Amino acid sequence: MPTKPGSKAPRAAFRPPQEQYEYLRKGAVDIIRPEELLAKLERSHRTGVPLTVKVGFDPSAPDLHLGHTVVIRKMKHFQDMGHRVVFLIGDFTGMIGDPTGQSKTRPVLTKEQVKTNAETYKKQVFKILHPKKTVVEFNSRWLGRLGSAGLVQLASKYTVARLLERDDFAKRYKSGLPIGVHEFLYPLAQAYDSVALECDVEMGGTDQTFNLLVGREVMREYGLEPQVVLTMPLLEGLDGVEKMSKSLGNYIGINEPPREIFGKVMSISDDLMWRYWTLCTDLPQRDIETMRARLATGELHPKAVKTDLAKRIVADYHGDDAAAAAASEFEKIFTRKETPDEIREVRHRAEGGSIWVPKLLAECGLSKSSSEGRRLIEQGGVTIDGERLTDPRSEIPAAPGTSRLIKVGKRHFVRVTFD
RNA sequence: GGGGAGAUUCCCGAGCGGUCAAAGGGAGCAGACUGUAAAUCUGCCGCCUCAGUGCUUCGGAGGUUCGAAUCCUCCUCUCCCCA
Repeated sequence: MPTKPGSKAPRAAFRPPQEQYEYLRKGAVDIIRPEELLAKLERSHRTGVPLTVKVGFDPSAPDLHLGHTVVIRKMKHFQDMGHRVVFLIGDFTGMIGDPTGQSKTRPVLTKEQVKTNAETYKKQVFKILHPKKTVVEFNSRWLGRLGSAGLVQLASKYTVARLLERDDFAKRYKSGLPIGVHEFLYPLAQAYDSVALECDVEMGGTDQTFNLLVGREVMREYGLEPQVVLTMPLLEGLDGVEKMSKSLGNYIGINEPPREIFGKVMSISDDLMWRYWTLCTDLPQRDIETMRARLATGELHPKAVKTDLAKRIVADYHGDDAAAAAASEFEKIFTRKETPDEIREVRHRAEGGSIWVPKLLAECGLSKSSSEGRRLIEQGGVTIDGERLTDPRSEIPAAPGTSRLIKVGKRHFVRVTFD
């Protein structure tokens, strides 16, 4: 049995188990099983020993978006209730690559890369989690020294039939697609993490359900009390349909500038807003429901509710001041249709007396090509110094030292200075 | 190992010798209306110093033809069926 990182030091001031349970189940899709979680909370409350809660993360370069924060926020909720949260970096399992969702084989990361990525993770994750209350672990610590014998022993704890229950394995098996033996090992290795850490709870997205459940079985086999599994939904992206992901471009990155985050939140639909309230804020569900009721009666305006949401989300990652600034900036630009305080500055060579506008747009990054710039002008989307252009053949004077304020669409501003 | 289907512009998907920069839908962008919501309507949606008997696109390389996304050959990749 591997040694446990840290220790289960008793901690005081737990809130009543039932109250904790209510707080923790907010937003969860499934808890397996609720009565076990309650029992664990009760025991922890009685003995003063916090629960160990684990979530595993892929070690590849992390650039977190709001979708990732759903589970991380739930980790925070456990911390709020005084429990011990393990942020587990799967540097060993990363070599296998999670077969969930047919991901390609991954390049093996070097120790240095893993270390660097871990630091990047921490920087982002600690915007939500309490750094001092978070245990950061690497599963190579115990999986690396498991050895062939240990691996065989681990493999003996589970059956092929049970692994084939998993949806994607089942599908692939049925349709004759290859399933690597190492892929079978993935859920087992992840389960072993739970054994090593003696987890009380493991969390993940709903796509992780199978892996999390294997953890329960394997823990039992190792004579441990099975972990409780808590799954969180996959957050819908800006379009409100697809899950949030970088490749679909429908994401809000937590490292994006405040005004970007604010604007993106404001652009989501009223329906989707409630999902974000539930999954991206700490506000108790009861309060969210109250707000919803007040909105239905017309007591609250949806825009105000959304503004509040946007402020909270920005504040989480950039602080209250930045949130307030982003809000007033937003009002200024979109409600009062004024010019933002900070505008991207572009310097441009004053070539001859004048310059063809579509070309200027392309060179300032306001359009992909002069053809696109031409179209934008034809459609009335381009304003220079407050004047709307209509002729795609327009040229503007470009004398050295002069500058122009160009606006494209509703939100793209650039100040060009000729020199 | 044998047989079959296919690779089209961001995605899906039509086209099957000229009328094709390529139907239709989705996404996206711009405009109107608004609360940068939803719904709706309109336009755009390869490139080009200026727009046209212009240039580059239809998996890759060759070929046939006055002319190819469309026909032929080879190659690469994907999928299906049989063994």
